[in-house]
Amino acid sequence: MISPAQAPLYEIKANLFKALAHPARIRILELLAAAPDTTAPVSFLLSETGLEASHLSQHLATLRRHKVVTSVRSANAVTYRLANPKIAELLAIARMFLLDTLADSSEQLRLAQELPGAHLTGQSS
Amino acid sequence: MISPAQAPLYEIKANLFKALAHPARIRILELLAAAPDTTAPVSFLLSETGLEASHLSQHLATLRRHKVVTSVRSANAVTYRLANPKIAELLAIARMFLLDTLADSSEQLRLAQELPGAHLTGQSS
DNA sequence: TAGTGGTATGATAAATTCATCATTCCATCA
DNA sequence: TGATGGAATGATGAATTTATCATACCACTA
Repeated sequence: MISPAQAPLYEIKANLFKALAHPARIRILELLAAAPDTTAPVSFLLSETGLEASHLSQHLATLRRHKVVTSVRSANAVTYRLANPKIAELLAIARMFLLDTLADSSEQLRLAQELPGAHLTGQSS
Repeated sequence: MISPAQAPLYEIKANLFKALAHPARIRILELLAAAPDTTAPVSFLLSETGLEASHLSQHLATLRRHKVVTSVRSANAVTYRLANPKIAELLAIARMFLLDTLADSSEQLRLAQELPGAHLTGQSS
């Protein structure tokens, strides 16, 4: 589902996130973000992800539809590239957010195990 | 669908984007991002979005599950807040990306209308 | 024209969303 | 204290979207 250009921005934005909302597509984008010039051939993505060719191609097609990546064919091989460096930024910030969140919840877990039941007593230390 | 903490990061990241991948949830998050202290009561979100109460609540529940927002009840009202300022950053970068992309495609459109067929001739000016 | 590298299509299975209704929580007032 | 009402949440099934899989197809090279 691709938004018409005159749709409200919050709807277009939701569709962008939808395009990113799949583990295989995240891996693909991270591989591109880490590659020199954010560029890599399909054959590389294929071997790194271990996906079946047709599955990989389907995910690449949805990324293309949403203009998150661009592709160029040279001779017999197709190479993909991030359409815009802001995609890499998006991934980096998402990672930071998740690390914050995961750190918080393992902290919660640690506290709960260290002082079992303490949170019920009203004692602060 | 919420990821277990030991899932690979790319899967957790995909689920985060999935949590954002709905127009109503984007609107909610943008309202919070724009509100003082990134905080607003449900009643405010209700009137601003025009959603039906139970629908709004469903979306708030998925945002909570993914720890994108937190909620506090005081007396008879519940207030929500962004769990982390990085969520606002994510939205801001997505907006920049989309503005870039939309600018490019309307530029494409303009060129195509200005010089109809010129791209077929091989002439560069 | 055979072969390799990628892509499109179409059917089925799975996950999300939407709509409706029931329930909980808490303040207030009889 | 318990009945009422507003605010928000939860639960359910139907409808829509998205993912998955297998297979057919296209583009280019040798």
